Amino acid sequence: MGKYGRDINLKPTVNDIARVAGLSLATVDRVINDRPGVRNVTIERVHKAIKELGYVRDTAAANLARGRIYNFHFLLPESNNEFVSMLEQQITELSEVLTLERTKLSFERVPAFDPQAMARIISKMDPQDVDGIAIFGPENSSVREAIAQIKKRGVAVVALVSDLPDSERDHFIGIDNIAAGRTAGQLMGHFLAQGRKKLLVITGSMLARDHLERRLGFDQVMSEKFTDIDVLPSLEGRDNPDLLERLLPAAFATTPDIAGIYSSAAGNAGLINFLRLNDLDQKVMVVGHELTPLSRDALVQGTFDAIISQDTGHLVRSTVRVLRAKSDSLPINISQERIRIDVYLKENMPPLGS
Amino acid sequence: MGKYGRDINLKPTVNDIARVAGLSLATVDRVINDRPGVRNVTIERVHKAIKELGYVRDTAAANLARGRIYNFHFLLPESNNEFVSMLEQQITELSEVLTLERTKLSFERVPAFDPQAMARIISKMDPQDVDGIAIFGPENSSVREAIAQIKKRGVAVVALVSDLPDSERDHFIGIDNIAAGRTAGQLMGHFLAQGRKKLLVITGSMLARDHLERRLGFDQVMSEKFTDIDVLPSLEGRDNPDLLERLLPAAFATTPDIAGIYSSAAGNAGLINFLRLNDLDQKVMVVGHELTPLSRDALVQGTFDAIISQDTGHLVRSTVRVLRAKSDSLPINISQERIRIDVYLKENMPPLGS
DNA sequence: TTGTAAGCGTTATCAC
DNA sequence: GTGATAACGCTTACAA
Repeated sequence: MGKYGRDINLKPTVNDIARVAGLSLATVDRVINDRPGVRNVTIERVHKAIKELGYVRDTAAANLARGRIYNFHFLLPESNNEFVSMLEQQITELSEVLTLERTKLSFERVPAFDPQAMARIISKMDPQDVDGIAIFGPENSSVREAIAQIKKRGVAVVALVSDLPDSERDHFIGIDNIAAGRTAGQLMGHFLAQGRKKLLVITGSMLARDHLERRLGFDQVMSEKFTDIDVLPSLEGRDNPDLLERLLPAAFATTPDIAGIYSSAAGNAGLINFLRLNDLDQKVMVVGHELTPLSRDALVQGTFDAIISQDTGHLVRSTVRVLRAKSDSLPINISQERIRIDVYLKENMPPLGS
Repeated sequence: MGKYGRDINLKPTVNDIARVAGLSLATVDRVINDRPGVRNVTIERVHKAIKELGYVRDTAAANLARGRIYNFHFLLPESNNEFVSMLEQQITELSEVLTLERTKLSFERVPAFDPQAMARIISKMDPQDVDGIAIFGPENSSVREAIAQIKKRGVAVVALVSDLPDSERDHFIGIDNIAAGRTAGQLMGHFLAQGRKKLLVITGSMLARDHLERRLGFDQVMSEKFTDIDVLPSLEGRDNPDLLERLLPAAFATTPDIAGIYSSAAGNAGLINFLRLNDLDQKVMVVGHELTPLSRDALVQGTFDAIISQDTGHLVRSTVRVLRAKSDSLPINISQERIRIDVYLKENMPPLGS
């Protein structure tokens, strides 16, 4: 016996189960895969043998035999948005690697902040074509209904980035956005030196749950710990850089002494342009969301001071693992699937191609 | 054809190669696995077919046929250290999941800060028993030599947490410690309000590369951007809580007005005890390393203000993926294997069991 | 309702 | 040097 245990007691196989239960492979397989046409007594016998031997099915072998191919489809918001583009890129990249693992990934853009459109698209999908979908978008009753329907037809569903908590989605893959908002608040509070300061919050859409939650968390911390900071009414930029760039001058005209900005949604391009054009980029403390090429640059230049982020690679890989597990009714490793709230300063930014 | 591409053109298999090359499966297999006893002309023919068809071997099927079991062994420092315990726990947990994937994990403790002992232990290992090892410890010529030897005998080697850059290790799995130190510096600088402040740095051992690098990065940022902060000579705690608790009173006796502490190594228990016993825990700004049960609590209580961390689950999973890839001479996905420098405030701390 | 046997893509043991 | 052929653990026609 090797010191590091090279020779372990082999795990039992379907053959062992068949032998112990005194049945054929086919019957064992029927039971294992809940296929019809087996007497209850027989089912029991198989289950007993499985328990006794501690059998766990070898998924790799099973998939090999089936020639199974997983088809997963992402529904992403149709907005001019670096974060979403990064998701797309990760999907495309991962897709190549995954062909080896019999997994196909695809995506499509869905009108942003438009639950009706989302519901329509979900409803039109053919369960023959997809084993699982990942939905990044707002929730309403139509969306809930569409999800319930497609789930009933055997398609696994996860909510991506923004949760759909009242739907029947199998899982949510994304960060705790309240905590993310709280983190932004804590950083902002610490970064702004003592004294009465004014703070602007930029949000995306009041329809987007993730935006709402961030705002909520941020306000919690502000009112709990940093009562000397004035939080101004928020600016709703709809993740649209141009709109944002048009809205900002008015905000600064009304309140010229804004000391900090929490940019809680997308559309950073507009904000960065505005700050640089008006020579405010080194004066205002800015905390933003999502590490993208633009925000990276802003961090390096000192236009941004911190970025709260979530790893798009992790989001996509996690989606695939979870959808696969759900399609096979297998358990998931929660700790591996938990998406971290990343905090980036200029110093700990990971290198670009990552 | 399904809308989401259910039917893709199947990937070529060894059978296709054999057919195209006009050879048998056995010969193709010999070539693919560099086994001897094939004429050069034949080898060429096979390679040509592989190129033409774009063949990529199905690892799952290969492992199934081989009945291969991967054996990976971790060498961890023998010190009273929560971080190392967390690594052990992750190894143990992952090990269970991985038996399904024909992978056995084991670990042993090696005297800390003792490269000779490490070299001895590596040299004594039997390549029959292990396919790969992960080394967490300091480097010296004996260690380098031991690594070179064991690699020559076909064992994959990765450096874990602390790099062994001049050795022949296949890969380093851990964070960029210079950047981690810089991050700590940046946070500390921002958190300490303006004015001449005194700052204490606690290090582990000057032998440990990771500790040295963090100190280096921290000092870089301090001298570049926060010149009004006085960085005191560092305290070498050797990752030993008791030693640290004995050293701290003297440091505070000499310099009572210490405003910040950067605890760059392990042994936080001693620091926390000292601060609480002396009523300093809410007064001194503390940045520490590694999210552990103790440091989590310190963060919640406000004894610590920020923690720089690396995810132990990610470290262990990444080690396994990389060792597997290296044993099979397969490529790795660099971006998935890059370990993030996590920054935790009280607000974005992940829930405990993660 | 149950069993037999072929096959998934790869490796390994024989022969020739 | 090369080629049949069985085997890995599981699924699935097709028979019985």
